[in-house]
Amino acid sequence: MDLPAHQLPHLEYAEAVHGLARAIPSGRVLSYGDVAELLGSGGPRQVGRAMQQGPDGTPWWRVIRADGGMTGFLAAEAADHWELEQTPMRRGKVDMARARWHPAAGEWEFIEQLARQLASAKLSEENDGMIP
DNA sequence: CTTTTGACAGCGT
DNA sequence: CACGCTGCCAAAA
Repeated sequence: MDLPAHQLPHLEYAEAVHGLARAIPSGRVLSYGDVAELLGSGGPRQVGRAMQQGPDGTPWWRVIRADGGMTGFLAAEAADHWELEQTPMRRGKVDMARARWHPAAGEWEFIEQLARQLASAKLSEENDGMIP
C-alpha cells in the first residue's frame, strides 16, 4: 500500500501510537521506547504522553515501561489486564524477555506504513508552516 | 522565545 | 534488587 503522501491521512503522532498499540496481540507488550523506535520518531516520553491522551478503547496496558512495570495507580488496573491476558509475568511485573511483542512480516508492513504516514505528515506540516 | 514538565531509559551506587 | 541522578525529545505554559 504505497499511496502518495498527499493521499495519506494526516496522522498525528498520538494516532500512530494508538494504532500501533492496537496492533499488539493479547498477552504481549511493547515498551514505550520500543514504540518510539518502531515509529522511527520521538522518544519514550512522547509515547507516554500520547497514551495519556488515549481516545478510545486503546489497550494502554500493552505499552509499558522497559522494566515491565507501570506507573502510579495504573499499575493495579494494568496488572488485572495482564492476568486476564495471561501475559508472562515475573515477580509481579511483566517479563519483558518473554512478553515483548515480535511483529510478524505482515505486521512489519503495517508498522512501516504507520511510520511512513507519520513522516509524511511531519513534512507536510513543516511545509505548511514554512509557506508565507 | 525560554522554561518547565513528563504513563521514560540507562547506568551508577 | 531498590533507589537516585542524568540524558532525551516534544508539547504545554
